[in-house]
Amino acid sequence: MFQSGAMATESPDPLLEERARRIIETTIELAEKGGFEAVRLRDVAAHAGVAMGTLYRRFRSKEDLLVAALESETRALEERINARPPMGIRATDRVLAYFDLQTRGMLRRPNLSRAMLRATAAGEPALAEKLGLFHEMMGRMTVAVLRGMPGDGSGSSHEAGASSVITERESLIATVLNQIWFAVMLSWAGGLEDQASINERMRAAIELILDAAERDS
Amino acid sequence: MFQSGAMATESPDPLLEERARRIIETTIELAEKGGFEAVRLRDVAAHAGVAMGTLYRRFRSKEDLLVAALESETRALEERINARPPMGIRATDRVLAYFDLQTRGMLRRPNLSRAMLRATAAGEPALAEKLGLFHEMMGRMTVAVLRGMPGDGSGSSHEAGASSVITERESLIATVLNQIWFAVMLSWAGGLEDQASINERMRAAIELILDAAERDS
DNA sequence: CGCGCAAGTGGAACGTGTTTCATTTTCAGG
DNA sequence: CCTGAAAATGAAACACGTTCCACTTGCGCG
Repeated sequence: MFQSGAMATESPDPLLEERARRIIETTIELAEKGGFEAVRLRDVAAHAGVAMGTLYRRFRSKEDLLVAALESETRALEERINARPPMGIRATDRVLAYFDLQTRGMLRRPNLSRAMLRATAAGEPALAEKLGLFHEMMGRMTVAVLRGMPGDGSGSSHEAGASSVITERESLIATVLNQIWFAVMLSWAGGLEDQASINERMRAAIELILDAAERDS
Repeated sequence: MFQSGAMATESPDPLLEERARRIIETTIELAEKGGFEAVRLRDVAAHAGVAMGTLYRRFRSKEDLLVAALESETRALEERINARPPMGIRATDRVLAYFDLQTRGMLRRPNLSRAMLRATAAGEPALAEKLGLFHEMMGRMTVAVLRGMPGDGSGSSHEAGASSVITERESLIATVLNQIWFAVMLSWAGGLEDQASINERMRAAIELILDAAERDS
């Protein structure tokens, strides 16, 4: 049931999109090595074996390219998270582990991450759709971790029927936590945080919000 | 006592900085009219009556320019907020009013706001200092609003001595709220939110966090 | 098979951020 | 005043995102 999003990914347009995939792969490669500036569209086109016109037929701008990369990376991450979701009795522990995973994933390739974050802030309305998709995926993951598990039965839910409906409150908490994490990552990208302070901030925020919310039995 | 920050602002370098001020003013003017792309550095230089070399002596990049504008605007806002701080018995009400003010300020000049937001995400380490200053100012304001008042005596503090020390918890809550607001504004800039949904999100987040924190007597 | 057309190609061209440099201006100290 | 250094100037040059265009290729359809 959680795979329905990934299903459509594999075969929407057989080989027309083969080019788009190569373009995005190349983008990621170059961004990994040298960050935003290293993603020179001439290089991307050449390395992906297409002409500039083709590149611009599929992507509106450099930012669009990087947001597409972000979408792609996030999709991959979602699959990994679904396959091996963070465990733990307390929601606090699971969420903490989850964001730690996310953060580690970003810091593992700082240049790429900075480039993608930067692209999300371009403010072009054309990117809205892809950005929305990204936020949606992030939200899904956080909600899943917030509860003990996606559709699997080893959870802690007392009421069986209601557990598949996402509460307003769950959605709110997930959104808020994601917003905080996003803002922290932007601060990291700007040179204001390192891994230690990121984790510290996230721990504090998660405890503030989740422990408080739990008291709301 | 809260003016100590603004004191140093007025006269650090009498007329050497006169140029910098004009450059920033021009930047704001152009960004207001046409957003990020409309801030053409040649135009900025010409309009401000300086040469490109001068502009680049004072600002490292276009983003640096826009972050300087953000800093300047925020400084002005802080003075206005200090002069007429949001009232209300409950912290929730004050904080809500405060962020509504902030949001309204941004939406009043959407092009400028989008341009400044975009600049904050550039991810250049050179901008770290100015960005830190911005976050610091935002944090100060939020903390001040969180408590009933800056240094003025019409507050609600029971213990006179301790009220001037900022609690870890106050600082955490302020930071978290600012992070949420910042992320929401970025979503707005990306075309994912409008004024109504911004206010809705902030209301929900503030109630979640403050009402929960209050229960922590 | 040939037509037509959408997609792709190669590359030139344009605009703008950024750098560079030779020259001029400013100005404090002697 | 004179001088020397720091700052500013004006303009050219460069890099790269983006656009444009004339031409070629792939391919379903009559």
